Amino acid sequence: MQKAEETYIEESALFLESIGVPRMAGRILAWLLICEPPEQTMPDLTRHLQASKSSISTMTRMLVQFGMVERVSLTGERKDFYRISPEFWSRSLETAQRKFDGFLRMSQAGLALIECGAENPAELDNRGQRLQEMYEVYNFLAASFPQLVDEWRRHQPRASATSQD
Amino acid sequence: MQKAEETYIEESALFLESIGVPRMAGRILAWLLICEPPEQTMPDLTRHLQASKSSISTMTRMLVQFGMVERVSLTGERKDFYRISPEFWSRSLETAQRKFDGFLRMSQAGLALIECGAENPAELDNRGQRLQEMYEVYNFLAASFPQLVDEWRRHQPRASATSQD
DNA sequence: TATCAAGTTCAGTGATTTCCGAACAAACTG
DNA sequence: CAGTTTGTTCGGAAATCACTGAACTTGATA
Repeated sequence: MQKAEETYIEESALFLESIGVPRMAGRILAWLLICEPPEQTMPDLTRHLQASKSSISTMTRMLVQFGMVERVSLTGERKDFYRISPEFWSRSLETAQRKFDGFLRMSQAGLALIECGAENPAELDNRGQRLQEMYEVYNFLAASFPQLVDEWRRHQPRASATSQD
Repeated sequence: MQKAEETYIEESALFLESIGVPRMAGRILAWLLICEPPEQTMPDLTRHLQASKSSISTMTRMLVQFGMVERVSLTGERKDFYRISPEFWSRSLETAQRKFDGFLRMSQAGLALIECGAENPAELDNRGQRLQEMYEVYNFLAASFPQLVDEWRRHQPRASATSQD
């Protein structure tokens, strides 16, 4: 493992950690993006990332569960191989979408709550302002973002013909 | 504190925790969105959220630092007041933007790395495919999202005239 | 059968996080 | 001045997390 690779992997892992991905999972992801060949066995991963079989096993399982990584088996090969899921980054747009929806729901829950407990319209209006701002932002976003994603798909000539197995 | 409020606060706190905000900070944020009046003192917060002064003190400081909450002092009042930062949710669009930029930079770092180490163009092309997909997604997003934000600002008649103090 | 590699799971360790209570400091009030 | 309220900070308890080594399962091969 070269110095530059290590730097790239560690920096990427730190960035990913800052957005909630465990450090080791981040390292695996970063490595799977640059390795050759793209399919790596678990022993490959333990060797390149200098980590124990167990962390690799646990973290690959997590990455597979979250859809970032997929497991492929090649005929005539005993080992399992792991690789970045094709189209993962495109699909991550939908992940962002879900987060926006979460904020939207939170604002709606808050608005529903104060509508129930409000004594009079004036108070409701006053209390609702903060939530209203939040609601408007995420309502706009939840509505416009899919459009952006559509635009991406059209703008992108890449067919989703990804060779499987 | 009513039952429905508690439910709203705990659910919101759990959602926020899932995206990296500490539980207690999430509770404060959720409460500051629905409370009346919008400005709350630290004793108010400890009372409503049934938490110790110290957690409230620590977490409000963090929320202030991250710009989600601001501290206001009212003349003739000894206590400090805390409230949701006006325009916070609009500004959170820029936070999303920064995250997209982070992914873009990560893909660029990866591409730079394999360009250096590539033996021949064919291998480079093969190795680069995964990173290329990532790069294209986030390059598109980093370029288009600001436009979306602009659209939001135009679409939104709300002047940033938020009554201060 | 014995043997070896691949992979999972479990118990445990060390580091970190989240929260609290208590001690403390700072500022006002009588 | 003493007493009260406000807020911060420190030490520590409890929980969680990231990672490891070791025991175990599975399946292929000789």
